[in-house]
Amino acid sequence: MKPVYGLLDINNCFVSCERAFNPSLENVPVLVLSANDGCAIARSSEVKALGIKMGDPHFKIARLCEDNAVRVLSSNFALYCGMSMRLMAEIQELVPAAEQYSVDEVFIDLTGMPGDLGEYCRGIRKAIRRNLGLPNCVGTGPTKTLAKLANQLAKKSKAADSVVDLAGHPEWVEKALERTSVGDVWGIGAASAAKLSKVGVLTALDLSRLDDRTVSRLLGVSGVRTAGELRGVPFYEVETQPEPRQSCMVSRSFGNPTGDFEMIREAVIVHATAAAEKLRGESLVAGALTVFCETPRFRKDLLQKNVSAIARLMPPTSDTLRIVKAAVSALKAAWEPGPWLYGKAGVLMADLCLASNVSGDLFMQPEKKPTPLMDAMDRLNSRFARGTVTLGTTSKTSSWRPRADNLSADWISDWSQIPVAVAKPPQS
DNA sequence: TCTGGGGTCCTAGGACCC
DNA sequence: TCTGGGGTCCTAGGACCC
Repeated sequence: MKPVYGLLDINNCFVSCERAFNPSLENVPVLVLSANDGCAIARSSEVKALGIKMGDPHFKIARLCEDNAVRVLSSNFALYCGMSMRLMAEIQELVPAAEQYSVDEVFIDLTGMPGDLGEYCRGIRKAIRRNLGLPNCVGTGPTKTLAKLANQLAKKSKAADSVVDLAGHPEWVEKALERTSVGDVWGIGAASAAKLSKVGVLTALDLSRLDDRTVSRLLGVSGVRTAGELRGVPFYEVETQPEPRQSCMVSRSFGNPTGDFEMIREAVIVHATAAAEKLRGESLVAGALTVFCETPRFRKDLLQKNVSAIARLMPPTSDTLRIVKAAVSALKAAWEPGPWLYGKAGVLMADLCLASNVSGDLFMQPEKKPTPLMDAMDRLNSRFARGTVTLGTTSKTSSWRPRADNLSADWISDWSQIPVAVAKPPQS
């Protein structure tokens, strides 16, 4: 049976999550900034119309936002991740097989679905809209790459009514490829698009017609796969059982760059604690970690310095106490004081594997599960709110803490911040 | 003054081995 | 002048994704 792939994604995801809980944001320009209120990462259609681009630094567009009464929000990842989990739960009720591809995108397997595929997809998107309050689009195709391309067209075209069904309409594919710039194809970034344009390949259709030898020479094996997928030959499948990840990073830019070791030590402890929590949440353990500190990379006028050091964790662990201890000693090893000021620090957990898969030997007893202390910490933090129980004392106001000047409430992850709905009796 | 955070895969080149 | 030919493994860097 011929495989059929679908891709559903949330329109302007972070903006839509904010709007779902705050109706005053409907029909006005809304912009969500990255961590540290650094740059634009989600834009409502009104903000896109102002010419504000993805990744534009806030300080360069602040005036434009002010002049146009743009509602500028800090990013609230607790909210977006919570909504993303609800999205997955909803989709799994609606379709037999789904793969979460990113925080706002889900691939679905529509192979063998009877009836009109387009109508079926409209039903899915309406259910998501109704149950979560999140506007979304769906594209289908004989490959993931074509489903993704169809989804982009569904977003652009008003006539499509948020669904483009290329799988059910093979006769539309050529037109769809022709209308898509090669740089907008999933897997073709700026560097590849530039190489392709030199040989006259400007659209997805051009790429699909290029011979494999040329594609391979220009883009390597990944390019050959992408070109094949554009021709309708599936290479990627819907992965319903994702492989456990190989690495896990927690890092943040500082609100204010600093050269103070104690300040950075505190940041590293907070990040290492978060990283350990993430590992336990996925039943993983790490065999090594890297701690790094960087100076602000865009400030070419300032002295640049990147330092890092690795610590081995034997036996592999997810224990906050051991991970924090290792991270602090790695930081000491990496530390280079100087006239420069560090602007960012982070912890990268590596050599990950499932805790249940670690085997011991004569000299090493593996850690098969978190200690009762870790277990208790996780349960308290998940039941009440993130950060209810932490290691040692850290200040919520330290100058390394990232800026977040316009943060919305933790509407769905903190009991004390749940919005109150008031039902008024009908007017007589 | 001011530019995010977190991932994956591929490739080239060096180290090392026989 | 002129010094083999393959393997494997590891790492760093690039490219891509959201």
